[in-house]
Amino acid sequence: MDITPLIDPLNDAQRTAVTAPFQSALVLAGAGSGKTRVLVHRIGWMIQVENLPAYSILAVTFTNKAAREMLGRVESLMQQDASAGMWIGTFHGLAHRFLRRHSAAANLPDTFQVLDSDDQQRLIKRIIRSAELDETRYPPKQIQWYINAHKDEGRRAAHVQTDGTFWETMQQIYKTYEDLCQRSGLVDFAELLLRCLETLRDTPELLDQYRNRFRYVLVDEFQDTNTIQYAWLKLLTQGQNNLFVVGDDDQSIYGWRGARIENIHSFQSDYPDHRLIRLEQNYRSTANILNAANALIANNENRMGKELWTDDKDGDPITVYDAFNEQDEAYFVVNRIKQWVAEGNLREQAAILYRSNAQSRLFEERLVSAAIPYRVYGGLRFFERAEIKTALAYLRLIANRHDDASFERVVNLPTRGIGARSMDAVREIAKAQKCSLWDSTRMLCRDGGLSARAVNALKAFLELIENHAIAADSMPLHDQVRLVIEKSGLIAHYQKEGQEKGATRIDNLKELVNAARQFSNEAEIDAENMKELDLFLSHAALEAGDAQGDTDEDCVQLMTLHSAKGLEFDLVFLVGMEEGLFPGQKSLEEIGRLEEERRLCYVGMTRARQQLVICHAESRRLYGREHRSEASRFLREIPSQYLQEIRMQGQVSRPVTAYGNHDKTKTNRDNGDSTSGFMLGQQVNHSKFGTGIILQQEGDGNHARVQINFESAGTKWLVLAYANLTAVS
DNA sequence: GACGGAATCGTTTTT
DNA sequence: CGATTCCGTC
Repeated sequence: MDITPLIDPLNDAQRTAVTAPFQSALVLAGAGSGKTRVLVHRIGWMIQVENLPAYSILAVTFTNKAAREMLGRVESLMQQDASAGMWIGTFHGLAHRFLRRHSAAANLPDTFQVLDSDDQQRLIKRIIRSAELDETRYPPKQIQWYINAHKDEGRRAAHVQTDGTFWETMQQIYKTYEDLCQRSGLVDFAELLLRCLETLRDTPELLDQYRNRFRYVLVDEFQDTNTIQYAWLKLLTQGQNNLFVVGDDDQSIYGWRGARIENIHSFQSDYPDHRLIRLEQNYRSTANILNAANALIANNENRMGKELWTDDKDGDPITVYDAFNEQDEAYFVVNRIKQWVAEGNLREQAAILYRSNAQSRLFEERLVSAAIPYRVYGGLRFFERAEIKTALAYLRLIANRHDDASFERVVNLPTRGIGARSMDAVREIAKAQKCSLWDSTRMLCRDGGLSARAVNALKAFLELIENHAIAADSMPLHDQVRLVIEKSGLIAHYQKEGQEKGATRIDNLKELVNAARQFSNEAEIDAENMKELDLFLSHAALEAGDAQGDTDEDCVQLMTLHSAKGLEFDLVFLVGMEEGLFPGQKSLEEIGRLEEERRLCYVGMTRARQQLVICHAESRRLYGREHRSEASRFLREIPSQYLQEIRMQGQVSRPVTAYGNHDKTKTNRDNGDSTSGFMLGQQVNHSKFGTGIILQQEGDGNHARVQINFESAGTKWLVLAYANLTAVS
């Protein structure tokens, strides 16, 4: 066995981790230190050198993307099929697989379906309405959060402590929600994990079986695990001391959604024989960037302790640009990108990272007018689109007649004469009989009680679904999908909707048929007896697909700091680095949140390979109001030796630590907003130089001068009295 | 049941 | 400011 490819590409620390004896291990892997490589090679080492059966390995990640990447790299590292039998996937995906296999033990129907958070919210809204509660006092969003937070901590409605009528009502809603999901065969994301944990815990045979099978458990991004995920890992590995986790406490940025950074500390006491390995050599960034990031993160307390280093050269200093306002910031960034592209670099190697999605717009506008292709990450994904969810709801109802959420969604979409009053009657009966909407509709049709017209409409709907189910039974999956979107009248419905929008929706529906075909081709139908349709529907919920269609084009990348985690770019812009925005106002209220914001900043900085540019604006229009803002404290926490502050086009270079003394240099434009009739950041037109934006202003009366950044003519100082500027509206 | 005006709200995101 | 959602009208 030639083990060179397994071992050779590793440094000492990585090799220690990969070849560690089989005991538990905690690998603290800094940004860009090769953590995925360690996991992949560890798996390779276990299979190829230690000759362990792939069957006994369980590898867990947080996102489907990470799972796919790991599997791909494992497969290309080893001979074909060496990894067959290994379980690799997300916490949710693995829990789902378990529940499909053991639905009876988990007390679920074998047709159970996965509820995504949109479905979940609709369901909660329905419960509030049906209980005739005040939606302003019990906002569905907040209730959703309440339910999920409890589930993430492993608490059922019955376990929740109540205090006062408000919380009693909340608990009651939680209880009702649990019952409704159980009756409809619906499982939300948190439920997948909780149900899996409870089933394992309460079924000794299954627990034994899985403990014996998965002798080697590996976890990626361990700092992001929540209470229940860690409990699940502990349950599976208890007494076996075989848990190998990789993570970075400095990159924990999901505390607000339940991730427990403390799990890293608990791990150390729960697995006292563990081995601790630090990966501190960074292969990504220049020394300047790395040192600056180290200095920033050193301001956090309670770290595990870790300092990244590199063999790389110092590189360029970090550029700091203090913009006058958000417009100026966008101009500056886009100009730098133009320059970057002109130097022969790839657009896709430049990324603009911001704290909140709302910040993307200005950059988009500027990029559009500069004719630079870009791609914004985030937003609606394929399986989250309304028309797709509606088509899927038909399929879900076909798969499981008692899926109330789907019933509600499609019963009158497209409209087929089943109005609010009919549905009120249907819900009434369902509530009284504690049965599904489907059964209650059948009762209503049989026993009457509604106008003949309403009954006919309901009957027609029942028949539509039943006929479908019969016809679909013997059909390949993609034909079932095609049939549903045609027969349900969805295509006709969207055709009526009109030009642009309707056409895209119909295209999407057709794409759904393709997605189904592709799913049939690729999905290995596991030994477990699952219907292909059930699997496809779960797949749609668990993997919502990409947000944007794949662009082959070379594009500038725009995304939030959160979604940048795990990625890297040659040139990174960290924009909006201002107090109140980053760190956000709300982060200052709760303890611990500021440190998480700092980690977020650290994550952002360490995305950069070659060049890092940090921008902040002295004034910013936010929610229609003008705000004056100070530079972010994070900026001040970076030693000035790594920074180079610039004004327009690098004219002035000042040490950034002098922020406190800036006022003198600033005064001449601080009150410059109104004296000339022009505003900083305003677009103006000049007869000779064309359009530009006002950057600075000084002096008054006849001596008043403004600095303007012209789109084509560059930056110029002009005397207002002679410039003859006109405002561009 | 479609359309339009008013009201509301405004980190971060995956599963 | 701008997007989304909600409610009332035709």
